[in-house]
Amino acid sequence: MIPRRFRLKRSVLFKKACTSGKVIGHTRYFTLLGLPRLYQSDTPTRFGFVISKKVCNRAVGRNKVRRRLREIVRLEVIYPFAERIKPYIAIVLLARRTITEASYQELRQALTDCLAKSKPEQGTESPTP
RNA sequence: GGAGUUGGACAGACGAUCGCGGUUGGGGGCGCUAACGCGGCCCCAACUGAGGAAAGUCCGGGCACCACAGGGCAGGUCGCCGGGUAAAGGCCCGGUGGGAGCGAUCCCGAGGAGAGUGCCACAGAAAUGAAGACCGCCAGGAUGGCAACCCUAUCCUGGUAAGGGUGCAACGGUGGUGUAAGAGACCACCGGCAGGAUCGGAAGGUCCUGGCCAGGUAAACCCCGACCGGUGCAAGACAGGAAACACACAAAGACGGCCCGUCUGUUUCCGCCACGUCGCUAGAGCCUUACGGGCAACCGGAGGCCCAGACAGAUGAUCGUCCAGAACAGAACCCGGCUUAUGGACAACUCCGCCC
RNA sequence: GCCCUCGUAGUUCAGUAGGAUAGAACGUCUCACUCCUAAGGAGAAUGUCGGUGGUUCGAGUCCGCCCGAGGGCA
Repeated sequence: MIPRRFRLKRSVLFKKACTSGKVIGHTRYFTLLGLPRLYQSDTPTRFGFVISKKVCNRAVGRNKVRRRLREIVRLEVIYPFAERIKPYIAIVLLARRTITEASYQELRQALTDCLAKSKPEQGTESPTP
């Protein structure tokens, strides 16, 4: 589990990230959606996870996928990719159906590769007010 | 050793590193306040943190609101007897009756067809009304073989439900007496029905007597008996203020299909409102028992315990050891059941084979 | 979490009150017509009625239990 201050808890922000967030990464297991910051601030980037019933019809399977993703985010993303994720106020991981076939190691590799390869967009470093 | 039946329990354990929900305690700094204090944030420690099915949402309740849910109709549900439980008409226990199995044991939706209505296709003479004669059997008559009798063929009239055929099903079954041929017409046994006696708390069992009158379907309508108001925690509460009109009736509303009855003044504007707090977990609670009652389900007594309460929603990742790289699977207001999914062990019992 | 609805040919639907072989339209295939194709014409095939037990002589229909799809609820 990731600490409380990194969680995407506000429902409005969650919906906004899902509907108007930009795709900042895409693999065969999941899609990354990022909502850019409107103001420069030091508040931490918050993470949300979407695992629909289409991924797995059983609650146990969905829980396992979500817990793995959160563990990877906690250990491999928040501090190692701090500069990479800073421009976004919220990031949502959208799980795809194939994620149930992936092991923990494969998921970790996919997520770190995805963040390392993609480059930050121009202009997001100095957002418009 | 093999095949099988039933029952209860368990749901990997321990250790290490990183990490999370809740409660309690301590600390840090921030905001509001004149102050007392209040609010949320971060850090540390201790304790605690999913299931036997948490599932399907199939029954029964608690709880909340609608009137502390009242009467009738409609509608729905259940159906051998007795007991258990908060309740159950669907659950559990014991019994009765029926069925399956060599057996341990298992299954049953088991009120009424003797209140009424409907249906029983095709086939068949006839499908419910003591109805019905297709083939057959028997008697009588007519005609022919043949002049006549016997015999026989065809036709007509009548008797006959024993035999054939049809069908899931044809109005008790088997054997005998009887008869022109036959028939519960009569007799014996069996089955069913009615009455009586007796046993049992009851369903029902056993015995005696009578007479032969009774097709199936009620998971078809229905009858009898019993029960059920509706909506569901997205229930609901915190949660209101002002103005105008009216004060009887009426209208409208009170979340059910209809009627009755009961209750409530109405309208507009502002505020609140999908994101706060409560409801939200100590309860028909769990564990133990060489205690008492009961065949049992269960009840009572005694002792001990507090055992998740989230709100984008907490249990994961990696490694080591053990007999192991187990299955189904995740609380969302809470309980009691049922059903379905599923792992490896254990115990008791039954049948068969072999050995002592 | 709670409450509902629906599963029938390849597709969209009928089939109320049980009766034998389950229908219609579109689509598919075949044959003629044409130099060839389309349209029009003639004909044919197509179903474990979502699955599984039960009631009944007999189930798409009636009754359980599962599976799948869809919808609604401050």
